[in-house]
Amino acid sequence: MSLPNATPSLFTYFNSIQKISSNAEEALKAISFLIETPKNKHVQEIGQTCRTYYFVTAGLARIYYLKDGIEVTEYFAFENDMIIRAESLFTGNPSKKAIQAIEKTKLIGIPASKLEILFNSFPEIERLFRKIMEASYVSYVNRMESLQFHSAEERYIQLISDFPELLEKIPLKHISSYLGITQVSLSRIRANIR
Amino acid sequence: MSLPNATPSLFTYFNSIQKISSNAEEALKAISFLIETPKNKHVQEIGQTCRTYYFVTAGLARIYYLKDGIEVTEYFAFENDMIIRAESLFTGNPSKKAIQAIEKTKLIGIPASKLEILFNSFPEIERLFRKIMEASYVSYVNRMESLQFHSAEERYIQLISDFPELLEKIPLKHISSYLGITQVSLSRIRANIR
DNA sequence: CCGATCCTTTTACATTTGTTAAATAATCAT
DNA sequence: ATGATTATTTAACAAATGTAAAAGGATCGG
Repeated sequence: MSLPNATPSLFTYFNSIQKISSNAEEALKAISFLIETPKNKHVQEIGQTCRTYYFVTAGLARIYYLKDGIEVTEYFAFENDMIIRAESLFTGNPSKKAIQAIEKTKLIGIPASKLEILFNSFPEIERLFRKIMEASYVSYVNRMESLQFHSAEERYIQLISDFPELLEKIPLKHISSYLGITQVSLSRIRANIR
Repeated sequence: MSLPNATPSLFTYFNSIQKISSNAEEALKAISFLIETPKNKHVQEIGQTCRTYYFVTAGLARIYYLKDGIEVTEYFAFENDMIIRAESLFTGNPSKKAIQAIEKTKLIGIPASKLEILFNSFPEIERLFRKIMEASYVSYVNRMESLQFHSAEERYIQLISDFPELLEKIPLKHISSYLGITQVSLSRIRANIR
């Protein structure tokens, strides 16, 4: 189903990245669909091939996968954040990862196949998505830098300073694996800095 | 200076990502320039704002920065690899990082300002760069996954299995910081698996 | 409210990695 | 070639993180 009338703030956000004509915006909305997911429900399951760009418009979602049977959180997405399983979407391979709503969450989905057709008629939409990719790339470069050269304690302090709301919304076990450490280790760090 | 006549293999590589017309290719070549850098010479210094996309066409380069006075290698670029200081190029902020040739290296530089003008007349070039960004994004997602959830020993073994030539070409101290560990720790790991 | 389940912390110990310093080994400029 | 510089390894000890198990806390459905 395409989008209801109410213009989601996502498109305001899109326009702040790359101004697009109302024609282009309508075309983009026409291929978009809205999903509402209850807490803990999966948006996409492990093993599926990803053919959709998702953006969180309300709530909070994560990407995770299983390492030795343990859930490992790779990414959190807040309002306006893109959430894609890139290693599947951009290669066509099935994804080892899942997308899950952490709380009641609204997402806008954009099918890659339809989007690619729009790219042909609306270069401005392709530009928008190029810029979104650039910004996502930068955020991964920065995250890698943080993993490579900051201690777990520094990473934790940075994370909760960037996203104070995380602590109320996300179980610590997700936060620990996101930081690349065990739950026990995170508990120790929290005890230390208290 | 724009490119000499000999078509660098980089453009063959570009065409394998996104077929572009010969018009577009000529336009892209017209704004590109070739750099030859001797071993250990900097292509870009710390503190400069990055306004150029670089691609390695021969040799080998790295991005590094200083953490507590110690050089930390963030990225290695081999033939056909893009090498950009994204956190500067895509934000306009001065970069804390440097690009340095590890051996005698040839690079093709493409000024961002001129490229953006080309994007307006050649959507296929914009598409090419969108796809390059996608691929770069995927490679950073994968690297982050490796840093987050594999031991230093696993990461080292994986790295030399992916790029066996690294060991002959790159000092171990660069490899250790790339892996997110100290030189001493890498030495121990190497002694262990021998 | 109650028991079951899940989340978080704590403890004790093992392993990995960091730090500092020294010893070799390799490389480079003269 | 020779000495100086740089790179790598080794050693000893400190600090950080992992593992396993247990104990509290919190949450949820009935």
